[in-house]
Amino acid sequence: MNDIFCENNRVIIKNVANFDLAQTLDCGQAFRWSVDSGGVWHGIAAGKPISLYSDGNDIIIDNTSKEEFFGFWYDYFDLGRDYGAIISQFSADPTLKIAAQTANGIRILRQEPWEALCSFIISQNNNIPRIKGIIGRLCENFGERTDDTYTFPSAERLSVLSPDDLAVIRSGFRAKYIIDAAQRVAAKEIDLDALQSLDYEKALSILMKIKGVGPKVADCALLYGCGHIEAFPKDVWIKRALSEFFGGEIPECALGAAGIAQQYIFYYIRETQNKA
DNA sequence: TCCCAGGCTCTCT
DNA sequence: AGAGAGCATGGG
Repeated sequence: MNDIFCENNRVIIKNVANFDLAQTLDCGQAFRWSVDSGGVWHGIAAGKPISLYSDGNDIIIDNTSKEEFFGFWYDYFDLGRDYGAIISQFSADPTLKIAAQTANGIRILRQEPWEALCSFIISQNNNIPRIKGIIGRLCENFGERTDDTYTFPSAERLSVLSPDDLAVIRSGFRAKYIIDAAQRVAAKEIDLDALQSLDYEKALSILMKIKGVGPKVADCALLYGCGHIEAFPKDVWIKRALSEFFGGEIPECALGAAGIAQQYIFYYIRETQNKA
């Protein structure tokens, strides 16, 4: 599948399939990536800042080592998964087939569970540009400076704050939810790392004990942060798409990898309808 | 200006 | 169990 070459502080992934940087990094699953005027994407995950760009069929990642790439980024970009096979599987449904072909460069990012949970708590009743703004301020104010960016603040760091302390990020009513989540995680009442090996329903019910975490936010945390590819977050866009194109039900052929179908549909519906 | 946003909690039937 | 208001804030 991929040939991967490592040189000093740079990794080249040759002939990579189904990996479009813009589709993957700017489709609303992660909020800390941005592209510069030269088409280079910059971001940070798990405290590791990188830059990356595409060159023909290759993806070049700067500022990482062989060890870090295989220890983290390979899974972060879900490079072990055959998206081509999944897209063929989805082709049994005519509308999902079109969505999948339109969004065929999206990969589900395997983010850190705490960042995914916290980010999607912030996402509720909110729009993507503003979510990015709030998360940016959260990191600048409470993360740690590294290179010329900031890490995502840990649950431990946020657990000692009050809603007033979070006023600088202007997250509105969500501040108390962020703190409740941080406190439960920091106190080890909830073990986010353990959720990946629990069954989906059990993991969902654990996350929903957090104030401000309902089924949609919990699904996002499980899908983007815990590897639960069967999670199917239903936001307003997806609910509209389901009723308009799929008779209100998740297509049969998507079951088992419903989360990937969800992201394809989300991308497709927002591309075709006027995205807010 | 006004509507709405990758929802959830709380209250009232 | 289901419906509906309210929520903080600001992007478009």
